[in-house]
Amino acid sequence: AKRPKKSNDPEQQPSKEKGKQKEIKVEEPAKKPVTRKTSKAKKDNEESTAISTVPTNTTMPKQLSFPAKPEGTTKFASWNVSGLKASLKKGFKFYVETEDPDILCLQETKVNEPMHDIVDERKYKCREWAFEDKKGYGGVAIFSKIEPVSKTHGLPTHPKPDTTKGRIITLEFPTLYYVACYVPNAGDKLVRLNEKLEWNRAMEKYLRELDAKKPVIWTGDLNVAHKEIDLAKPETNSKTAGFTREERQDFEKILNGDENKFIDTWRHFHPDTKGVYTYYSYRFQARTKGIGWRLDYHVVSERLLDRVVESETRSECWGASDHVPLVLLLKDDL
Amino acid sequence: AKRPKKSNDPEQQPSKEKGKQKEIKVEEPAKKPVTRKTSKAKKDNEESTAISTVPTNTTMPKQLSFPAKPEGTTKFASWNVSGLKASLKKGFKFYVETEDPDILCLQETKVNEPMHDIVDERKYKCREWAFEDKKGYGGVAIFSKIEPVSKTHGLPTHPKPDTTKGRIITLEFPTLYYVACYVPNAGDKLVRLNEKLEWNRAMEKYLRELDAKKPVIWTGDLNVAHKEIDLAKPETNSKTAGFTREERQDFEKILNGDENKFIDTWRHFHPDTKGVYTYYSYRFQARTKGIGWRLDYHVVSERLLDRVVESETRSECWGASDHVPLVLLLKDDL
DNA sequence: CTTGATACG
DNA sequence: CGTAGCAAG
Repeated sequence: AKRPKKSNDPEQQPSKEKGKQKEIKVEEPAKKPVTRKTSKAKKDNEESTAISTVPTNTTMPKQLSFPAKPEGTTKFASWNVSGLKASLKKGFKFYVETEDPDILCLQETKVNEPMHDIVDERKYKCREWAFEDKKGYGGVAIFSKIEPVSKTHGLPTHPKPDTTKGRIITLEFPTLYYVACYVPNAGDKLVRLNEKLEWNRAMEKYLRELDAKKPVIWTGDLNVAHKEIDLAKPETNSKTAGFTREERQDFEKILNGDENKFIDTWRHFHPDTKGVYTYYSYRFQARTKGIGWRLDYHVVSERLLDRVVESETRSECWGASDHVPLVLLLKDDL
Repeated sequence: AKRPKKSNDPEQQPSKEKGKQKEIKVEEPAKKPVTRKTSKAKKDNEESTAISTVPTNTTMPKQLSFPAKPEGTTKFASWNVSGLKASLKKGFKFYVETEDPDILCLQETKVNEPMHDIVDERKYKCREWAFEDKKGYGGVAIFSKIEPVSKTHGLPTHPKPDTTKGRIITLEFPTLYYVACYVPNAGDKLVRLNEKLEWNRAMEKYLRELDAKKPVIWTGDLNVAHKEIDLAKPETNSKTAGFTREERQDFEKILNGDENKFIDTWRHFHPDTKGVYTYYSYRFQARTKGIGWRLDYHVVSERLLDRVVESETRSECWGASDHVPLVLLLKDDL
């Protein structure tokens, strides 16, 4: 079932391989001009698709270019923004408007009430926010152009479901469940490893319950690097939150346990790619040194794999968060 | 005994009146070039008097010019820096090196241990730090080119002297006491007014005890605007910390009570000047609107007034703190 | 509005 | 290193 397409190793420069892909350079007027001031026509009825510019206080690139979305596909994006308010000041909107996903989920918004003007509310009619009790922590959000059948907050299989309400939102669509998730961090010196393993048990139970009904997309910051290939320094991190034996085993059990399998889609399409990560610590100049972790995923029920067209990491888009966005392309209606 | 010299009303532009004063433009090589990179002679034996440059993240002027210090005088400077670490990033050193006081006292350093490279330690052999128990609050420091006879921390006359140790340092010199002080704030909604009045009683007692032995210079952020003329909006602040009837009365009692008098030197030299303040809140764009308070003083025992040559407010020097520095010139040896 | 300490990552 | 919320001014 594997059909690796293209690798996006960091050594590959845009100029080299990108010719193979159908691209829309954002500065070309393929649809509309990109970084245009809303000065021209104040109130014409054409939709304003003015794209935000990139602030100066960020290392995020001033230009982003992504492959065009093929006809008949749905584009999902997932991004741990590490504080939505800060991210907004560092190019959040520029990414979102350039990517233009059908469904976007965010983790670590660190807000405790809904914010406005995050996305174009005419496009994303469905906007769902989840908050932690403790202010400034966790928080997930989903923005969807497609109205779901139902929405659920929290992890109902957890012994203390209320403690999970700011970390997980599920959207039900006719053909699948979409589970956007910010899995707890095991903490410095693994002080919260037990709570995390408790979460993992509940998580697996929940995913299997959903999977028994419809196939599942499980996405977000799953806060674990699966294998040695999924982080730059496996040797020195076996006792670090996110790469302990326990966390990796739990993840492995969900993916490849005795029951229905789940597929780490990015790894499926890039089975041997090293050096592509979704998270670079702000500390130690980790990004400059290329010392990262792959903690963010689009995991899907195995039977959904047929519909997965592409699973990518937006490595270029670093600077508005310590994580980069992920994108999944799925064919046929949801 | 009053001998008003010059007013520094804000309307007066430097170009107008400054001609009267003997000036050293910092950019003129009256002594040494000012904003010079230490690139020329790496290790010549002449003292490096390279003056720090002004960072860009501040509204502090890139050029400062002060009257030259007359022969046979001692220059005292006092500055509430509102966080020494932040001030250092916004031009603190540029001011200090341009001013070049003999004795400098700081309030609200907000540090809890001595810092280095604050002043030229070859010049200022005497460096005294005082800290609060609570980190990030209060803190005073004195840097002196002249070695004192003795140094005292805290307000010994206070019922709880230990609570005062991070707010007051006294240097004894042969001819006077120098008391550098950060008087407590009465707090939002005057929640700590009683503690402040308790401080005031102890303060008066302490000053009179010292004054019985030698004349006193009492300086720093005394956290009270004496009269209506000493703040921009007296009408709306009669219940605001720093301008309550109680605080003003206590200050008045120290200055003009039945016992020995103390003189507010700046007001002495500028008896009718309005609109010159030592503090502008960061809130409400107070500086732009000129809405300030005169909270910082050089107060002296009346019998010391003969020796006071000048008492000034460095209004230009705003941006490295929400307070501006004060300067006092005193003639004859300390 | 701005600082600094804090918890968390 | 960076975010957010906090207490204080």
